[in-house]
Amino acid sequence: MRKRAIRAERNTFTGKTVADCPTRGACRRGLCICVTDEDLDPLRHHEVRRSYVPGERIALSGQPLPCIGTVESGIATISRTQDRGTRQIVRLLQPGDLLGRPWRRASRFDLEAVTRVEIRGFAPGAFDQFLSQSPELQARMMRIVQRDLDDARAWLGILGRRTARQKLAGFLVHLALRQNTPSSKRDTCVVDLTLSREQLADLLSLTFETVSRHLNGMTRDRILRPVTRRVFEVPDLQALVRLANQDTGGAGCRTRVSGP
Amino acid sequence: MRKRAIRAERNTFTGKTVADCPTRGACRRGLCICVTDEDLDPLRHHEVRRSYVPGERIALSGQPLPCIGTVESGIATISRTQDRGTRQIVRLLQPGDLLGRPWRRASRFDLEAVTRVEIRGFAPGAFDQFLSQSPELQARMMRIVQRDLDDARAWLGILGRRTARQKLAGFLVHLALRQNTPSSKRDTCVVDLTLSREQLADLLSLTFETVSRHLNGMTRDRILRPVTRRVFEVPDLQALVRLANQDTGGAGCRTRVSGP
DNA sequence: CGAACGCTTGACACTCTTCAAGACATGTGG
DNA sequence: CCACATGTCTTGAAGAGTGTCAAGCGTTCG
Repeated sequence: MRKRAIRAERNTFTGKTVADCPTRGACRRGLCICVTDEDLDPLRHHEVRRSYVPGERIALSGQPLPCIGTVESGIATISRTQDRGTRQIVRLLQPGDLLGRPWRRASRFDLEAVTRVEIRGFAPGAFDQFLSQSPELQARMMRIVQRDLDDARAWLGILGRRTARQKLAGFLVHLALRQNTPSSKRDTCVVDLTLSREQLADLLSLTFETVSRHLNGMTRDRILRPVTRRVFEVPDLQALVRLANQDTGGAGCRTRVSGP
Repeated sequence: MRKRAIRAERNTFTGKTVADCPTRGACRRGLCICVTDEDLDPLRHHEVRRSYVPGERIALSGQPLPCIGTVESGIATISRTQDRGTRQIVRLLQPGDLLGRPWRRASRFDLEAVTRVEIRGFAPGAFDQFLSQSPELQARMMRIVQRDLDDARAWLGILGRRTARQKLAGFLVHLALRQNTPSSKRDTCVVDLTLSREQLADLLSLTFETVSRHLNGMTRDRILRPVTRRVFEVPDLQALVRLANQDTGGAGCRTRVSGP
């Protein structure tokens, strides 16, 4: 308590001032909000840093994860490859997201870097051991995992019983809300897909041709404006939200309205 | 330790002998494996039991859950209703499954009884307070929640990029493995859907007409044999597994094989 | 320059949804 | 007992939305 009061401006987890933390803005899920100064001391010598190049495997299903920590920069995917070739991306890891799981040796999914990825955390064994002695830290970890669980279930709703365009719109809204500050929600905002058309397809359970068609279709409909091939401007975010949530425009809806 | 040695045959959580626990066979996820005799004493006076009739709401999104505990009997759904009418079931709660979440006041999904459902557990507040003082119990809870998270992500793979028949087959396999003892896996087994066609549709992101058609189609193909309208016999479980995992039969596959 | 890669676009086939009608089972009231 | 209503399930026909296969464009990199 006293230590924290004295150096309130410093985040000993990163060893820099809080202002330097690269994931500070988005960091509502990672270890940053989980590990405090008091927690740190026994773990100081078990810090792990890694970086990966685009396309590099961070871990394969069945293999142990390099650490339990936070994605500091870059985008990674959590995915599983089915019995014959098709891949399903089940989660996108963005800066600030938690990586790894307490008390879990092996990952049950593949982790792969999309861009250059930098992660920082602690060696799994050391962290687990420390965790078992700190009920408070455990409670905070539990909240993160539960949030991940709710997110995964909510994602089922995004993918289920929706047209390709609705799925895409839903994902674009998700990205827009995460990449833009809350104050700019109402105005024009810019969304960086980062992912290729094929990766988008694996995420949304579509083919890359369908993704391409609808991205261009939404551009023709003035819902998107291309900046580069993977960066789009969204003139009216609310219109995108309506599109994601049911705005069928009259015909071709895959969902059914119950009741009269 | 000594207490447990003396009454090893008794499960003080239920107040009966272990043999009487209705969820004993399937109970690998609920509080049963989480709460031990030593844990119990401070919670003894906060036990909660509830039962629900078919169709009854256990909790609505935003409302608190009645308790944190285990489903003792019956089937319930965790679902979310989208903006206009469509419903997505994100999880089926079966006997032995954990109900509720530590340190969570409100559910983010709707919970609804499909059959008559009996749950038993502890008042959320009392349980949370106790949990914060027991790192060991927390660790076991964490494993359960993480397993749920993995299951939710695996379910994304079942629903994504699969035909209606493959989805149905995948779910039937899931039920078959859970409703039959491991020893009978290879032989004929019986699967009780319990859910109506419409509930199946909400679970698999289909329409109830499509569910009906494929259930009958699989019957014509000798993959299923109807016992009642919601109970089927599976003559060859392995055939069902193959069907779920890619058995396209030659044409009309929705998945794509990568590579040459 | 050619190869590799990501992206776009077209034509066609197929699955699924949608709309509609009817079968079957169950329960209620005359 | 029948008529009737209700809810669940089945089945048919038509159309919409994607998947599939194929060809071509643009960029990057050796």
